[in-house]
Amino acid sequence: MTTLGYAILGLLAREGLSGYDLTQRMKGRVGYFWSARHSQIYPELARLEDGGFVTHSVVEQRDRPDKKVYEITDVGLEALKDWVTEPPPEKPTRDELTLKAYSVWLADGEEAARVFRAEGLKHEEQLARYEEIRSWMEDEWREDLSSPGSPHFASYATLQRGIIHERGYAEWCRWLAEAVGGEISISGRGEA
Amino acid sequence: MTTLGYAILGLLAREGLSGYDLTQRMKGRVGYFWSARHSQIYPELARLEDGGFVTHSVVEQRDRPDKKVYEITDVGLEALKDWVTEPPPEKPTRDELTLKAYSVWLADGEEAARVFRAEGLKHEEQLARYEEIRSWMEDEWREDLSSPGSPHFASYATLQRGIIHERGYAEWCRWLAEAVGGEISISGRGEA
DNA sequence: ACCCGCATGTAAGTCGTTACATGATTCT
DNA sequence: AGAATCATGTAACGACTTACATGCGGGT
Repeated sequence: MTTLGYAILGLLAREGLSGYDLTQRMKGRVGYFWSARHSQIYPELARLEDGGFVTHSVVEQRDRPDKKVYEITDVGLEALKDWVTEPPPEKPTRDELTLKAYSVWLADGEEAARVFRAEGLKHEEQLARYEEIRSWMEDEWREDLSSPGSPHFASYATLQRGIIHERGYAEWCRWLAEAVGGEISISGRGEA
Repeated sequence: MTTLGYAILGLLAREGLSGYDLTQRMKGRVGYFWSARHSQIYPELARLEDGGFVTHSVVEQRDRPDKKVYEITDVGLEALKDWVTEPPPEKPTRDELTLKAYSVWLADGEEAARVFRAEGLKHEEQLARYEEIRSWMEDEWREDLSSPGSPHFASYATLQRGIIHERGYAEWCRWLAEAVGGEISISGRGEA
């Protein structure tokens, strides 16, 4: 079974979904840390069904094309549950921006500062979005967030990972931009 | 040109290296955030030479097999320099442990806590290793670390990224292990 | 003799991306 | 009539991993 398979099972364990629905969930990101395109999802669903981890039923719709709604089976649920507590294989981290930083000594300081400042901004923006969702969760799901057995708790946990990730990344970008470039100029540069 | 190509150029911009040397550097990790096996490196070196980004010369050794030492060309250096300040394409983050967290509500709390505690420990250990290297760098390279034009500064910057990454990851693991499991039991469990 | 480290390659397979392909239904 | 969204697939290609393959020289 592939990791993508477990990602799909993780979504189906919460609710029945079509391939299209799954694709939408995977765009945003499953719990913010996995993604896949429809071209990968449809064949994987077929394999999961072949293995008995999911089943599907065709749902007819008036206003839209019919769809196949997939549901997780007991076998699938069991496999997913077992996978959760297996230690993950350690895969090497690959981060292109950090790799760029490794050769930043060759670049013009101002130019490099612009790049890292811009990347830092992106991560700050993502952080802000995540924090907004977190506030919403804390309001809406208050009780669930102290029950590790609830799916809402699990969603909150992955979001929490996203927040920590973005915060750290933004911090590093700001630090590096400052170190290589120095002054932060507002576009237009008001100096007379 | 592939990202791996730039990873190799980034190393060769600092010193001439053989395919074998490059492989060793990539195992540890280039500046801690890229990696590759020899089976990927040798063909990539051939492509880089084809494109005029590197050249090689055979160095004969008495005590060991001969080797090809690769050097970066002016063309290669220019390409690398330009790449550094190009904004990186954003690639989706894929983290299996976070994906597991998304389905952690299905698992036994104690079992899950063990997994996340164990992973947290790994990241704390890596953090400790990185921090030791940082201390060493701060002692050994003191002056360079304030000159963004020095390779040592760039190495320090990537290490800094590694430190922030591990710190955040460890923090999250500890938080989640605590939330799903509660008590930290020493193996053997001294309770009477 | 055998294993280990140095040294360099190729081949097969997996995972993921981009592109190709089709068709229903609704909105403008 | 044409574009947008919903819906489901396949094919070609690229990046990376694992395995296959070979050979030198030094230490036990």
